[in-house]
Amino acid sequence: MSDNYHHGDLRRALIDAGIKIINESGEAALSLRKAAAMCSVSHAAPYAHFKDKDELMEAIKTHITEQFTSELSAAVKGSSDAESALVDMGRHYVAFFVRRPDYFKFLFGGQNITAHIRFDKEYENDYPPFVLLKETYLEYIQEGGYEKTPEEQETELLKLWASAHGLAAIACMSGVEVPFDWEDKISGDILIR
Amino acid sequence: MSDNYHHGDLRRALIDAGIKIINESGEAALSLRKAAAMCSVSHAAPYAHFKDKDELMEAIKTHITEQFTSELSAAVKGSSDAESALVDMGRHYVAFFVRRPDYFKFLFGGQNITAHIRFDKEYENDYPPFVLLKETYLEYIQEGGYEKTPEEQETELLKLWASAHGLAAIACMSGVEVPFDWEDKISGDILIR
DNA sequence: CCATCATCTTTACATTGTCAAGATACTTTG
DNA sequence: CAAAGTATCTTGACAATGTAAAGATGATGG
Repeated sequence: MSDNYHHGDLRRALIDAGIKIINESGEAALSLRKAAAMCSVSHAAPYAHFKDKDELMEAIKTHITEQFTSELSAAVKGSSDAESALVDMGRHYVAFFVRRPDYFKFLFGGQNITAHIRFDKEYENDYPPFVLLKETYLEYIQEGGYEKTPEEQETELLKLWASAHGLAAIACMSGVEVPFDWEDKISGDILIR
Repeated sequence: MSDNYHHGDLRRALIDAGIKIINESGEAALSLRKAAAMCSVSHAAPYAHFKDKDELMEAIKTHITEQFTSELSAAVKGSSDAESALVDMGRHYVAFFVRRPDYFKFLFGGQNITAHIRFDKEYENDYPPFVLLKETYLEYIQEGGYEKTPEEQETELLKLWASAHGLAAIACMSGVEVPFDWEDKISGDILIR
């Protein structure tokens, strides 16, 4: 394989390059041409793998979301009971983004968030972190033997999610140096009580 | 005043044009040159009023935030007691953005949100909507004669804000046609209980 | 009236997204 | 295995955009 003609896995390399740019210089600095240059390919090479810049950004978002979900998943698995799993999950939800505010801005900032976060009244939502939250919540309900109508469950779930997500949003967009014990001090109280 | 040389109030006209572009075509379509064209001035004319594109966007954000704050303020004034004022405020907080999701994306989406939303551990925050929330909350505390430590107050305030803001974020970024009774059904339960 | 300043225009340039045409390697098929 | 086809990559081009520089135009104060 001639070394500089066919790149090994350009698609993956472009995603990595994009993530690196976002981490180092923020979303505004992300350009197709720069990512291509970092992979030592011509400026039009990305078009063999992505229809346009949006498609690269979608791929990056999917990648980050997988990382996010797997961290949440690990947090849940480490908990003894479902209630503490819920709290741990909220804690890690916020912590993940507090540690990487640029990820939050990139994931939920831009225009095309459609594919990554959904909630409608039919209660349908395949956003992986939400699916995980829902599962954990249902275990929590079952474990505690609580009697809740579907409406109550939906409301409570949304509340949990909105609290964590809103907290992350406020933290990531505040422009303030967030002290790292911030979430430890607060999220436990807020997310469940 | 020669009609097309010195524009009457170009600064204001550019802000209006920018808002119109955002409303009609989203933030991605906002360009200095397009805004200038809508004001029938040359593409470099905006530089007499704004240092760069960011400064125009900041001005637009400030303008929208003023509108937002004044709607919240009106909602609070229409309430009988402080507790219902709190609920009404939350309802309007969400409703304002559900009605104008592009505003939410623009205000809290981009990179440079620093000046528009702040929260740090010293409890300092001059973001006007938050100031209003804080005032209303303090009245609510006083009215009910509740005894709360500063820490409890800070936590509760942050919780109120995060709930409303997170709800708005989820609604505006869901890509789902949000039914308009959505906030009526939910926010009251979530924001205070 | 003149100098100064704010406002606006014209020109120019670099960056970027995107397209088109062609070259090169890999894959499939006859 | 050779021919045909496909995926991948290059080069070249273009339009949109942000921005800087230099100059023109009108207002304003001494």
